[in-house]
Amino acid sequence: MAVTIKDVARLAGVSASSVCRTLADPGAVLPGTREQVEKAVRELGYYPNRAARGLSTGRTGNLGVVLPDLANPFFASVVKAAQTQARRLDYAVFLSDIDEDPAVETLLIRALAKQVDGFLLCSPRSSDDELRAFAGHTPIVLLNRRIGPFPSVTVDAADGMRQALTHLHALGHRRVAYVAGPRSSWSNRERLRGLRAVAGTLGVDLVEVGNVPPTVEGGVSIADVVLASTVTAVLAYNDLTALGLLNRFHARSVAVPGDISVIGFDGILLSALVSPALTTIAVEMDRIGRVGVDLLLETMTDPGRTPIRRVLPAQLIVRASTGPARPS
Amino acid sequence: MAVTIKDVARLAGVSASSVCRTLADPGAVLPGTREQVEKAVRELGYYPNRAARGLSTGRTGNLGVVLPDLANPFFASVVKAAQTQARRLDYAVFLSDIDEDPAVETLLIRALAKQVDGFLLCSPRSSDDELRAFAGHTPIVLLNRRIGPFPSVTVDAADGMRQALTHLHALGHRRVAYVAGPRSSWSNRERLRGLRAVAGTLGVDLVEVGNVPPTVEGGVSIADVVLASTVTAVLAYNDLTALGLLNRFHARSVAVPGDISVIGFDGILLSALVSPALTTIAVEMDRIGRVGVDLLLETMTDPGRTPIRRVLPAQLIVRASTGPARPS
DNA sequence: CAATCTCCTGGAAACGGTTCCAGACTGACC
DNA sequence: GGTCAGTCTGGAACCGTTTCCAGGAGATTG
Repeated sequence: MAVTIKDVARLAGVSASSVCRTLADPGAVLPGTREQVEKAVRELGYYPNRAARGLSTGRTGNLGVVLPDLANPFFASVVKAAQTQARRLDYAVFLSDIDEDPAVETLLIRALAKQVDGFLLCSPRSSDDELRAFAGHTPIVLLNRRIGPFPSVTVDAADGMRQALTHLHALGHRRVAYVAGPRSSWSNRERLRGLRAVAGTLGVDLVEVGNVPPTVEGGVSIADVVLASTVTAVLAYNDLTALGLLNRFHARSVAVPGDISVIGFDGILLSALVSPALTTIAVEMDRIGRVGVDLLLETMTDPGRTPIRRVLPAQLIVRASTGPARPS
Repeated sequence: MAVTIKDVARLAGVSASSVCRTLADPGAVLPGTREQVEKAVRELGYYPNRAARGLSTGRTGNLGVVLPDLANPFFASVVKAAQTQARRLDYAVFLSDIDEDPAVETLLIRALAKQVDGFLLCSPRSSDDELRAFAGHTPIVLLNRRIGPFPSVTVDAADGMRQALTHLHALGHRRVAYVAGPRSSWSNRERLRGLRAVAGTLGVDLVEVGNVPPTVEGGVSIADVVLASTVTAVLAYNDLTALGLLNRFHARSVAVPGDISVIGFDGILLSALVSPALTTIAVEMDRIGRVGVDLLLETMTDPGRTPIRRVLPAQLIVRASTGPARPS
């Protein structure tokens, strides 16, 4: 059926070992042999079976990427960048969307473990112990989560929140809501932690509402609660949630930023396109994916090294959804 | 290192064959044996190596999904649905984003071919001949492209365009622009074809501009050309392009739909969130992915059968970006 | 010219499974 | 009790590739 190394060997009149050697290191073989082999490879359109190679070498050439929701542009951008970087380094990518379900996450990681050389776990929802168990078998790099012994790529959410709340404070806001994302999300806890700290420093009243799913629907569903909380500004867990808020506010004829200011998180493309354009705390999504792959490959080649924990900057982008506080 | 079938066999005190049998068909083995094996499996946390299994059985349990751009929410939704359906049927998914580059597409398909049981090609940019060559080795299903001998899932773009142009015609529009997407895109040609046909019937002047990349930037870049063409309405290749148009129109203080009406294609989530909310020709993105996987599995189990070509409906969703034609 | 060394090659084993085949054991039937 | 069918088991071969090892050929040296 498919053309194998033996077919090439037969056509070239050499052994399978020689074909293999030619492909791995053309210099290790006589020029005549190499020529024969290369000719046969071309003629048959031979391409090595990487799964079989993986069996021999213990190196599959595959990476696993696990994420909560591909419909979230944040993750789509991250995985796109990761995939591109992986391809550049000659790795293929197994993708798993777990639909925000931690149980699926565990199962999938186990099922895929033998087929990949390492995992990129985006915002993993599993417990620390489960992660430790995975890491025992396969190298992992965490994106958007930072715990003990794992290499990770995260965002300086506290600093982002500082920029955002400072911005709101300067506009006169003194009572601000935070719409919390999934309880099991490390980023959510981290954002909230940063926010609490700076709220204390600035003397801003922080009202926490939620938790909601990190989607537009989540934002829509909590918008009325936000309005009822008599705040003059609201920070959302992420841009999708913020867009949901904007949408519901618009439907209820609540002016943004006239009646209430809104700030998102992530800096997805859409945030610039809605009107009013969303003020947001932007992160470099591409870079998260790219750096994640780089870190994973380093971890794979040298599993003993001290895990690197990269923290990328967050940057407030002020657009049209924030303005002076409505006098109360 | 990793736990293999032999470890299980040793612990259970049986042969590897028996372990294999127990796992494949528990009824084929004595209850005592089964118990021992199952106990050992649990104890060791054994999970079969699917790549190794693939070598023996010729069935890898993997599907390849190839798409032009994951940052486009249309493809993200399609692949999310495909991945979910694949997982339900116990397949894992190899993902490849080719960044709109046909050369990458060819290379990737070849490289992955031995590792997957079939390919789902989303809006493939390769030539018909290349596709035929791929299909000789591995089953493929085309999404968003319909040619000769391949199973495919497409959208009734002509009918969508009919609905859209009828809508515009009823609003008094007589001169309408179409912003063309990538030249190599079958959907683009198909949409244009449908549009031309119905424009002829309705007596609407069709102005074709582009081609542009199917992105927001593409829309932004062509917006001024659209304005200069003195049309009262514009249909974009897809929603992203339409959003780009809206964005640029807004920046130039061109009123939508007061000065010009805008219609998109795909029905991505964002189209409902911008303001004015985008009138669009919506397709069932989830269903494309799901049906694509189903078709692929059917093709894999019965390669000889007549290829099924599913055409899904398109549905005009009228929102706020279309209105009566400005009298000229 | 023989001995050594280098370079290249083919054969064989291994990776982790699956599956075919032959043999051992059980129970039933005559 | 012997035969036979049927059930269950372990051994071996195989999937496609890599890698180790031994050996052969040619070149180099004494």
